[in-house]
Amino acid sequence: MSLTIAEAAERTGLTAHTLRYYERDGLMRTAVRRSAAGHRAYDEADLTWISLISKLRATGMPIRDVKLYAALVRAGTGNEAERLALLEAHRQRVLQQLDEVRSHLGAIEHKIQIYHGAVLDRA
Amino acid sequence: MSLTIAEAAERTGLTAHTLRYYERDGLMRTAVRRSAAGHRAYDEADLTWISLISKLRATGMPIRDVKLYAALVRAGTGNEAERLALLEAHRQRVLQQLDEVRSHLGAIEHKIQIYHGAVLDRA
DNA sequence: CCTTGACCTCGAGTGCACTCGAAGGCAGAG
DNA sequence: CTCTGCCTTCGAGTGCACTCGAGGTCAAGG
Repeated sequence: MSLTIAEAAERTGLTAHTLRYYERDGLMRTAVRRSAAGHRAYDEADLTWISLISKLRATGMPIRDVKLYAALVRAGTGNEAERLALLEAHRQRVLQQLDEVRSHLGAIEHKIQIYHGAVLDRA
Repeated sequence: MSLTIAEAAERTGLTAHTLRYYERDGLMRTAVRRSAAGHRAYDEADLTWISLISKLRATGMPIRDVKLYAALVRAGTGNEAERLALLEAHRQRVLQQLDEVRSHLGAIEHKIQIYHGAVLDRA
């Protein structure tokens, strides 16, 4: 089974515009298959891939790096160590960022507590 | 004691350019005091404020909202409930985003485990 | 007196990641 | 045969958050 770009957009939560953009910018593993009319026809493998790169994006990986990762996958078997290194470097950055955000959030929550007290006093 | 913009930049981890930009864009509580020569002179209260808005920024609050928060603080006592609402809304967004990132990271770590296996097989 | 260096303002430029619009193709419904 | 609607490409436009550079001021040091 295959999906139109509108259906793929619906399923992935991206817009059709963004799906085309990702493809032309080299974020897809391979170019998406086309129907007789030249329309994109997404299959499950495409959706799985889009889901992965969306997770990479949502965790802050720049387009540039997603592109790099896609190029490695496109290049085929043999560069697993490089893919691993790329993902692990990303993982480290995400963990660090998570810690940072948690810690900043703590400070903000402290501020919230203070305002909470102030607002209660007023009531 | 007061600091030059270079010292303030050093202390806050922002650049002098960014400090000026924040000020002209209305992110400061108040305009920074000036020396006789017209140079900015940052005091501890300024640094504390910058530290707060940096935390807001680092947790993903848009400049627009920081500006709004600064305006409330500038307006003086009486709008604590609004400030609280703004910060709590931000807190909710950050918590949600934290969950999302954690969950996506889980999926990425799963992928890493797979590559880890593949790379080990190869060795 | 002159130079150096840190600061000033203003406005333009940059990088990123989309986001949109114009102009056109093609299949199916009436 | 025409209309509707979804798709196509290409290139330009947008929003955000800086980031930079030009041209100028001023105080201190030599």
